[in-house]
Amino acid sequence: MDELIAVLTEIKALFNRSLSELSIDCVVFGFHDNQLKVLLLRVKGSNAWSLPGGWIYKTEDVEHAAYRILQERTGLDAIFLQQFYAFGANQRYNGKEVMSRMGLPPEHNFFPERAVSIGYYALVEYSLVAPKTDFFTDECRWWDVTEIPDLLFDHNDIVSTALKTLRRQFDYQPIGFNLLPEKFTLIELQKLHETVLGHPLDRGNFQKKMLSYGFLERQEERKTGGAHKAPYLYRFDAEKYETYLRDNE
Amino acid sequence: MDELIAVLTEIKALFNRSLSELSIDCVVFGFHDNQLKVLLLRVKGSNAWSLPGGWIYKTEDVEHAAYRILQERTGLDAIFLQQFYAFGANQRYNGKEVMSRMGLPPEHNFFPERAVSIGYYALVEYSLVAPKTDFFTDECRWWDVTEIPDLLFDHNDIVSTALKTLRRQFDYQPIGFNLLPEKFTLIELQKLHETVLGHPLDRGNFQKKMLSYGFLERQEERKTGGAHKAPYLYRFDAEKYETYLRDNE
DNA sequence: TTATCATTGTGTCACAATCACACAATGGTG
DNA sequence: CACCATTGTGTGATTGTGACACAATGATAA
Repeated sequence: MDELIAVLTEIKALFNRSLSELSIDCVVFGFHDNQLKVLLLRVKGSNAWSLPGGWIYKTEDVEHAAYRILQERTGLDAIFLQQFYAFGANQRYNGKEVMSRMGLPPEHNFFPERAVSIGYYALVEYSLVAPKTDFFTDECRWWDVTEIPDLLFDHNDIVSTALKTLRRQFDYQPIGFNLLPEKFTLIELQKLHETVLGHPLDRGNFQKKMLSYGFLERQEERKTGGAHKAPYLYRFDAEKYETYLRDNE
Repeated sequence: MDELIAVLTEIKALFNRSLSELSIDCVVFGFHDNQLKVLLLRVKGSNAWSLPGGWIYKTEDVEHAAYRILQERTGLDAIFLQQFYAFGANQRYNGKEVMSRMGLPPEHNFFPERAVSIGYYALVEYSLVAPKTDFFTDECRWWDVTEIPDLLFDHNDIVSTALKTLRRQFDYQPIGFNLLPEKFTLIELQKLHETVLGHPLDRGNFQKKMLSYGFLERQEERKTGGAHKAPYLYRFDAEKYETYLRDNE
């Protein structure tokens, strides 16, 4: 009971220093075992899952809030983070529902009546993430994007909109490197593209195309440990990428 | 003075039934005389220009609010309208500035302290629009997109982000028809594309490409009145467009 | 009425990009 | 040390795009 009061006090303080009609929800993508993953949170004392999210401080840039929220959940500082849509349906959000899911009396709902949520999606390196829970949640872990359960509110919509945006981005901009470790093989990059786009790619053509961009730097070392010919490792060269972008304007 | 009090009363009522931390700004594009136009409003009693915008009613979908706001300014019902970004910098907005521009005492600012604005852009048929002012403005008219003056707040950023989005959309989706009358010639469509994209296009290749999509329906009639060979008129066929979209998934 | 001429509708050809497939080189395995 | 799955790279067919050409058209003006 003391613990509950402490938590409620903390929440009240959080709401006091935040905007009340706006929130942020983040779709955090990772890549592991040739599968696209999304970071989800389980609501305290329930088995309802939701996206990592949070509120915006009253004098804080929205973008800063998104970075902060993501930092709190993943422990990561510099990440690829992009706004993709503001979800503003009138009944998308329901504070009382969260209350009852958390085993709290819905008639004492302390969540805002209504909130518009700004959706951000992030691309992170799976192995670097240390998932952390927040006040409202018991558990934070990766879910395969093909196995996402029913989520709170409109969070399933948010995820599928994020996915659609991600696929379109992949089509006309090379951003997949953010999901891979610093050094990777071309096959790993190809598997990532195939997973995101949802269809197989020709190995030879894919490698030629990627190398033709000119911003992948082949390393001396090769990936060892495999059962066969050792492939080269590559690094994404941000500087050469800038040059590529300039030339393609 | 009576008039001022009446206006202030109306504004107060508007704020009371609206969300206070959120607003909507619309970039309305039109096409006239081979120029891309944007609809702007002049703030009451000043020569400061701004985008058409407004507030969201407390129980209203954000998208509905955007349509409503646009309807109020243009008189149009069905229009191409798309959300493109939420602008959330902390100091992007300044109620006191509007007060002083309107000749009102800034210390009695009744605008919200801070508002995040959701940006929408619209494509409309120029000739159908009947620009109307609102409470806060004296004048509402089209501006050539290349001659836009310094606007209030971050509205210049909003316009340029909308333009960037529009150009990208034009690259990979045929949406220009929304800016033209029901029946148009291929040259008119080409001029529109050239204006939006900012570079000339080959006439022959452009016509072949457009017709290859299969959703332009050639009319019996031709455009008369020109000094030379009369070109065919075309109509955008929404049904065939759906088929085209399905086949290109 | 008829020659004129800018514009339209359509065709050709070169070139670049993409796709499907092939094959030798490689490096761990048994 | 022969084997073999995988890698790195090459080739030819197909498709898409860009530059340019030319006859057909329809208003204009003698």
